[in-house]
Amino acid sequence: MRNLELARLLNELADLSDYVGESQFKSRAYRNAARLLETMQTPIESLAEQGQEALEAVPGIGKAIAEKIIAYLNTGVIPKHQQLLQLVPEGILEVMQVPGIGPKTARLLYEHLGVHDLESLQNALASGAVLQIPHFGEAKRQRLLRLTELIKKARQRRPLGTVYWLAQEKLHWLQQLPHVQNALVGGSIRRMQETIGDIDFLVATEHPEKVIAAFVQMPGTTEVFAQGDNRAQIFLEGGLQVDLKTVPPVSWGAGMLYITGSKAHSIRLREIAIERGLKLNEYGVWRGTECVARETEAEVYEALGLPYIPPPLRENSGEIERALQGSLPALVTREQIQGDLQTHSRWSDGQDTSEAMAQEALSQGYTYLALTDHVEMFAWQGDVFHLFRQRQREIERLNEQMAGRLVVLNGLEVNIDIDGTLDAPEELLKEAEIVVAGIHYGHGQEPEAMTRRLIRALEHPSVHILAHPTGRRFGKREPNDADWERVFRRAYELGKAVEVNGYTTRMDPPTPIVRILEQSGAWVALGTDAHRASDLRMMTLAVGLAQRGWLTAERVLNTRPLPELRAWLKEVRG
DNA sequence: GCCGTTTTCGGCCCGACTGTTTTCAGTCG
Repeated sequence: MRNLELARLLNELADLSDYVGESQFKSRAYRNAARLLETMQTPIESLAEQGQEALEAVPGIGKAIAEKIIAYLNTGVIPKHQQLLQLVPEGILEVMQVPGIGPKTARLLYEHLGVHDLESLQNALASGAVLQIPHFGEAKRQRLLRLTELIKKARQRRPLGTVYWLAQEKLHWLQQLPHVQNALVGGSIRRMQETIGDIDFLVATEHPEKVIAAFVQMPGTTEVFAQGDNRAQIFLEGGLQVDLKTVPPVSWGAGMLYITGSKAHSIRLREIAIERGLKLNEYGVWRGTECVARETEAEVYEALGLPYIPPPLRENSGEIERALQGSLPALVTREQIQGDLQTHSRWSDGQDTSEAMAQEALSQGYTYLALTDHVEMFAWQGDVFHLFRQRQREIERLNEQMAGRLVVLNGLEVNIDIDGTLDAPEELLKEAEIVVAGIHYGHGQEPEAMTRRLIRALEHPSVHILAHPTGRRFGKREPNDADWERVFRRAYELGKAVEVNGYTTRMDPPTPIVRILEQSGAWVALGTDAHRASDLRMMTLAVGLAQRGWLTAERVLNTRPLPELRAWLKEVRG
């Protein structure tokens, strides 16, 4: 699957195109195509095999981009991209990453001062050389100096789980401010995107100036990038960007829609508004000067002839068409989850006791919890069977204590070896009530070998769940490649489950592959892979990822009450 | 570069903030 690498290249092509001053609509088309590729479930190479017409049939891909895609798949490069790289030093692209520097400014800097990367930018700013350039004053020099320093620290997107709870804390802080009638975290966090670039807040208030003035004093603020009458942008220590937008309370719904995005979804909605003789902005839906909807998101959608679309679907990746047909899925929710299906305790590499895990599971509102300690951790500590049975007795005692409020399931996580066999004694796996199997070494195999390896593991009679299917770790490891349709189809045939893993640094599989999973019909198990009690809250992330994959409760194993889950666990093993 | 039951040419979402060029371009989300 080469969709993501091609998307990256098209985004870069868009930046280059902006820099050389081609039509902004051209770069928008490139970015649009890149975004299509990022969300597309089908590998672009299989679409290309069906010919250029198949590519051009995708809305947003025309003749020129189809040719670029084919050229890339055949030769590994896009000629136009190569050609622009001849004209533009590569470092210019990172100069354009500095907030406030766009293509025009980058070009001025290069042409006047030869600024070609962050280093030379910093020198030109520090020496004051930039002051010779038209449109440059001292205020701008100081501002860019600070921002260049800031982005050298952090400008990359961060995993959702590393920011999600910080955003909730900051939201709480915002809600306490005077004159704040309502507040919300929007943007990619509300859409539960796997990685986020900034935190976006919306506030409803009658006194925006007072709220803005307080906002820019948020603890941890190192830079106020913009501060106006109803919007502000700040950077926190560590370079995290935080945006605030205020709307009058009456425009709360339109404001929510605006702050949540995605940009592509918003643009599509605004086009629909125009088609219907309306205008959509962050204050409402307008017919001339008359406002026809604004108070709730549902009203705004309704005014555009659409049902409410849940935030995780708002990517303009088919949700609007489905909404028009009235066939949006009823997404699984956190409240429907009855238990966690992958967790670890001190019996393996977890930090907390099984009792602490169980207590936390109770406070999460669960009725069951699968303890799935690693087999090999037992092995390192001594006799596997002995330790397993010791843990089993502990779990039995715990379950007695819990008196039916919560049931801890005696599970195991087992390694899938290079050839797809399981790295554990058969008898041990049979004794475990629930077995999740995952890859922990031997990543990066060829797709065909990886496909066969995963299928073989699924076929093992003791296995219930395929854990963290792609093995990706943010910042460490790219997702493994496999023929996911085949793997998930086999899981479906066997009646087994595939995990959607919410652990902060995993979030596995990535959204496009969750969508393939959704289409396969296979069971889905949501798990946090918790290694301490507090990790159990990551179920919110697992649910978010499932929602982005369009999954409904019917497909998610752990929406089932315990008796049904137990029946399933038995049934799978025949 | 894409797209089309108004169009194969002429459109392409909408608003806010900054700094500096006294009226607006560049940038951002």
